[in-house]
Amino acid sequence: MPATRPSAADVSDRILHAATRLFAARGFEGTSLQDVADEVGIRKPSLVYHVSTKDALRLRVLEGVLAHWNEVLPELLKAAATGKDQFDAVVSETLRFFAADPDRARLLVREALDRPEEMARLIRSHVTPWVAIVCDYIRKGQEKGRIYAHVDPEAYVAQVINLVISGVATFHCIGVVAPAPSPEGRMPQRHLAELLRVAKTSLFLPGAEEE
Amino acid sequence: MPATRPSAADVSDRILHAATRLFAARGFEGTSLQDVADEVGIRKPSLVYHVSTKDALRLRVLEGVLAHWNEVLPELLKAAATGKDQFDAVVSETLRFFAADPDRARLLVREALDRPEEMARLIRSHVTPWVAIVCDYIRKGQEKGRIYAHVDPEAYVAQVINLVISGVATFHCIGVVAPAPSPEGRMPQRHLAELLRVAKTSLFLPGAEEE
DNA sequence: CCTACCGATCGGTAGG
DNA sequence: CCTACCGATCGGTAGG
Repeated sequence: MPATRPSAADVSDRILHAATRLFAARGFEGTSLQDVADEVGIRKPSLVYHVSTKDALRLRVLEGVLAHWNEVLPELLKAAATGKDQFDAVVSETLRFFAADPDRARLLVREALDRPEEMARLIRSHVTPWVAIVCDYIRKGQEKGRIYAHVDPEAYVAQVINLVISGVATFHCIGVVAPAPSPEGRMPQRHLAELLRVAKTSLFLPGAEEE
Repeated sequence: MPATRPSAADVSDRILHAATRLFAARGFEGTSLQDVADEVGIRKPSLVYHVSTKDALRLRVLEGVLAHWNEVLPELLKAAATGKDQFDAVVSETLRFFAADPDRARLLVREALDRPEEMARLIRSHVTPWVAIVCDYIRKGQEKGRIYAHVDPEAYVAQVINLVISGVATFHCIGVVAPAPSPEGRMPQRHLAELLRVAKTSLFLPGAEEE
């Protein structure tokens, strides 16, 4: 029975959305529980009743982003055909995932700066597994001569992850050196295209590139 | 006449260093004037006497990093010979500048997240000028067929700036997918090398690359 | 989910 | 450069 007034789950969802938005925009330390309560439209003690602690709210927000990412990743890893399509799918879908809501990227970058050790642990558990898959693919490509032999697979993937997430998180600022229309606060096509080009060109040999 | 006890300029310097370190590590909102005063070894009102306002301190710290960067850049742009050496010098010196003190990179990334419009203005005034120089070089390389024709010069430079600064700022976290010894909290050689490789391989045609 | 309230800390001032 | 102090806001609790 759908409620026309905010149900219990609805309030929790609204809290999570408001907190994600505010933490991404102003940072965890720069956002007060009062700010979150105001955006949700409840009093501060009512918010505390739902989230227990400010730090618990932070963990819920962070887990929400990582869980969503891990939900979409294995799917596209399987869906794509073996080979070049698979690589393209992983990179461009990851790019699409973060570009669709830059707050996701900003949240991760902020956490990496504010709590490096905790973020390192989360990366180890949430990201390392599928990095191994991509690296397997890269090594096969190297054996077949389609991928540069001097690529360091793990280090390359680390650079691309950084390129994607940080690029989406800060494109407002970095983008000013190459002006482009950015529809609705999303990363402009011009920069998305060049980012993908850099990632691909530095991996595939020119001969195999346009195949 | 050099003073053995903290002179006036010495205190200001120590305040600037302490604030740079703390703002980079914990963020502006996450650092109190009390934190800075403690690190310098003076009382909070004494700190306020020197810096007037917390926001004024932030601006001084930010300007300090950007001024230092702008001090070193034009020098190496002139020093390097025309052509490939010049490109290499600009990228690897910029990389060296930030890798030498990752706090510089972290400060800039934090500002980009916390105050995007202000940071965009600073980039326009401090970075755009020499971006134009690098783009001129890229376009000449494209005419001579040494650089890929489908490179978007300004967008490419934006990606490399992002790659360098964000890479240095968050290598603790991103680096866990490719373990490497990091001497004294600085970015490991393995990642520096791959970062440079990605930047160069995605720019120069393979034939001209090893020349 | 609310009102009322807590001690601690915030950036900053007065006055010397 | 200090002591003493300010109003505002912080995260969180009591009690309903």
